[in-house]
Amino acid sequence: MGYPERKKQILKILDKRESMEVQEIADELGISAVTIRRDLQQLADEELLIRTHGGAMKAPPRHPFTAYADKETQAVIKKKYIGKLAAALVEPGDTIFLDCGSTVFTMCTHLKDITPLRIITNSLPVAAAFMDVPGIQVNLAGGEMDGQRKAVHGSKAVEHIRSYHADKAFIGTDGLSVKSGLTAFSETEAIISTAMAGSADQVFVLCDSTKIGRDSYLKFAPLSLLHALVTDKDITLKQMAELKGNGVKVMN
Amino acid sequence: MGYPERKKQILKILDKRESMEVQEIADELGISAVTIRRDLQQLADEELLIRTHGGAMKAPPRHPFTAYADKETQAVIKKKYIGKLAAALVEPGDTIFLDCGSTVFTMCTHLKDITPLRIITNSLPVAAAFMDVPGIQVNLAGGEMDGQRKAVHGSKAVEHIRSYHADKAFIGTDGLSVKSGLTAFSETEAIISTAMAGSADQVFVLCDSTKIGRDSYLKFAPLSLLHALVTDKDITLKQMAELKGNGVKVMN
DNA sequence: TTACTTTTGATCAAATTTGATTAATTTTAT
DNA sequence: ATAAAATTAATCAAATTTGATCAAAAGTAA
Repeated sequence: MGYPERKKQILKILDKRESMEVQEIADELGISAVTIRRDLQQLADEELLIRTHGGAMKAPPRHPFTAYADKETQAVIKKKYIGKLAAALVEPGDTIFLDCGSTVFTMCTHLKDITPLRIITNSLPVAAAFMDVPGIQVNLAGGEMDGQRKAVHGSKAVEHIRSYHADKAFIGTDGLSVKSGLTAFSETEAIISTAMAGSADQVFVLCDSTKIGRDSYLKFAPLSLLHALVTDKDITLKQMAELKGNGVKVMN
Repeated sequence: MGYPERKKQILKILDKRESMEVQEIADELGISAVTIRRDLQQLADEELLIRTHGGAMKAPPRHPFTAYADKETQAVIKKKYIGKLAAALVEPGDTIFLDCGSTVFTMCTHLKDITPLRIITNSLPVAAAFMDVPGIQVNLAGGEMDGQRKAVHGSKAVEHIRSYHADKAFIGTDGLSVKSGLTAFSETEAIISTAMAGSADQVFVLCDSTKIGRDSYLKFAPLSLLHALVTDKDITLKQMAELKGNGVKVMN
């Protein structure tokens, strides 16, 4: 195995795990630790990873898209939990819509092993996340760039989404209640979410428990639209009951 | 099989695979390893691929935020010069096409002050560069993501580009000669460039002097298409004269 | 045809890469 | 703070790859 092959392998492993040890890689690839160390040094020189004692760490993402530099707040932990749960709903061979919310974004890490997979999205961070993942094809919607949300919006983007069909759509929301259904803060975003929901067989809404029972200002979809709600453990029994009573399947 | 044919084959294989070994290519093409080695050296000189021990790797990523932290090589300095020159051709109020080449990307820095400006591109780095720049509207083409080039490609992207019209198009090329016109390394990229050129009033080709008189493997446009060639000072007088004789305006 | 140039292939010395061993350094535990 | 453990850099030998030289083959022009 030559250097290009090893480089590919090392970066692939590192993309999944946050960090790794020299001996660990050496064993896995059946290559001497000395060589791995030399490779790591070279890769570190290229700023593709960060060298540590005994191993290496993932490089700080070079893409300007890898936004969402949130801290590990309680909300972020919840989002990550939801992302993992939602990713488990995806099967190899699926075509899925992913919208541009931060909760939906947390799915990405867990999707990298589910291949083949076709992802249609309007989110640049999502597109960037799968840029170099073999077996995952990304289709990016075209249209006006929204720098604030790091996503593509506008009628052209909606038209793009509508021209495709997917097995599953994963969308976020700013509010969810039995009374108002799904509500959003921004119209541009809501239009995209609606388009995705309309072109998918199954619609999953990702939404942390703090948003349940709360309304944002724009109603964009009824609860009947969703196949299931993916949320966290902090949802109350009362909320669960009310949603189930209205035909909403809840996963947490 | 002559050199041009082999060059074409090698680049074609490399466009699909990440890396390849000398013996592997030799076997596949039924040519001696020695010859392949000579070919690879020549292709590496043209920066169409990266030579490694025992084989070759795909050409270095052509954008700032990945792999191979570009050093300030002679080639990079030339590109930056060309970028500055080309940016001077843009006026406030323009709508422009920017393709996904590294040379074109160098224009971005210099465009940030030229407002208002509307940019239509298939390059994610370009889109990212203007994400938060007020006064500059970015329209991103939609379609299949090309992770290698960090750009959007495919028929959907071409269709997207075609649905717009711009005052000026700035495109790169892998080779430019009086005999073959503009030549590219990758077909997917060439199709986009052609679409941009076809929907713009003025077409500017950005290309450093080392690529002048050299051909890559795919002819994609005649010299008559371009309004002007933007290059660096190292172009020879002979080349200048030959191009001018064929109606090409040269800026450097 | 012949003479000449270019390209290709084979052979071998030089250079590079790899893996093992050992000394020096850093980290961890007491 | 000191000792023990682990990691790393350095050195060296073996294996592989490469570049150079030269001969054969293919193409060119007269």
